[in-house]
Amino acid sequence: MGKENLGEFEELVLLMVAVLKDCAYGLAICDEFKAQTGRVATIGAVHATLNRLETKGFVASTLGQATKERGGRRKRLFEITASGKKALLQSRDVKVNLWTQIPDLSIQKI
Amino acid sequence: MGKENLGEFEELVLLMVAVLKDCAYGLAICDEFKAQTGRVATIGAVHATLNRLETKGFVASTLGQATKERGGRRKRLFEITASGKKALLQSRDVKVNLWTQIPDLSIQKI
DNA sequence: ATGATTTATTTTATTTTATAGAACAAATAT
DNA sequence: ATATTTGTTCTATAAAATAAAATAAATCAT
Repeated sequence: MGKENLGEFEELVLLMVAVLKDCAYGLAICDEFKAQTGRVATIGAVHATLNRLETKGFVASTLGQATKERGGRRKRLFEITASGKKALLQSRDVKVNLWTQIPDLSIQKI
Repeated sequence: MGKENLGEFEELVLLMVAVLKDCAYGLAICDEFKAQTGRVATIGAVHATLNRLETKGFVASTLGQATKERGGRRKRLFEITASGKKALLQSRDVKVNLWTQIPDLSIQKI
């Protein structure tokens, strides 16, 4: 039994998969990651993480069809599983709960 | 320049430090971690992480006084720094923002 | 049709985080 | 003294994250 909690990068990648819905594949996730977090994720890191998430059962993948655009080879499309959703919700709930215990920290200081 | 983002375990340990306020030291953090997350963190892992957080500037530590209870040797007390608070808020904001983009996932299914 | 370009995944190597457990230290209790 | 309790530090290993290069399959231009 592999552990069922998500690493920091794993959690973000999984959120990107959920946000991108039916357009979630390696490069798109990589771009979305940068757009959403401001951080740069290398494509190798994203794919390694997607593979890990798949063996953990948090995502499932299928091969899409090639598109007629230049270089548009077949994409490996990912979607979040029920188990993946559960892991995301659990991870969020623990933190939301902790945040309610430190209300002073929540106040944005300018 | 070390990177400024928090790992998963680092983030949770930092939240425990914030929750425990002036009572944040190794063993207490370890216990709080279990109470809050349900997961078991070994004391070695907690201290290793606290040291890492300190070199990153997210926590600061001071030696407390020994208490008169049995075995009550001096504790190393940790407190979150301004930079640590900023890192926590940033980490939270990115995720909160992502969650608003997947409202369907937020609906708790029974 | 063949070589260049583009989109895309896979592979390999290294560093950083995380986990586990033992060792060590300093206090009180008996 | 020595046993027990609370506490930190050290060491070794496994897992996750990062970086960069290699490979693959499609289109475009000639």
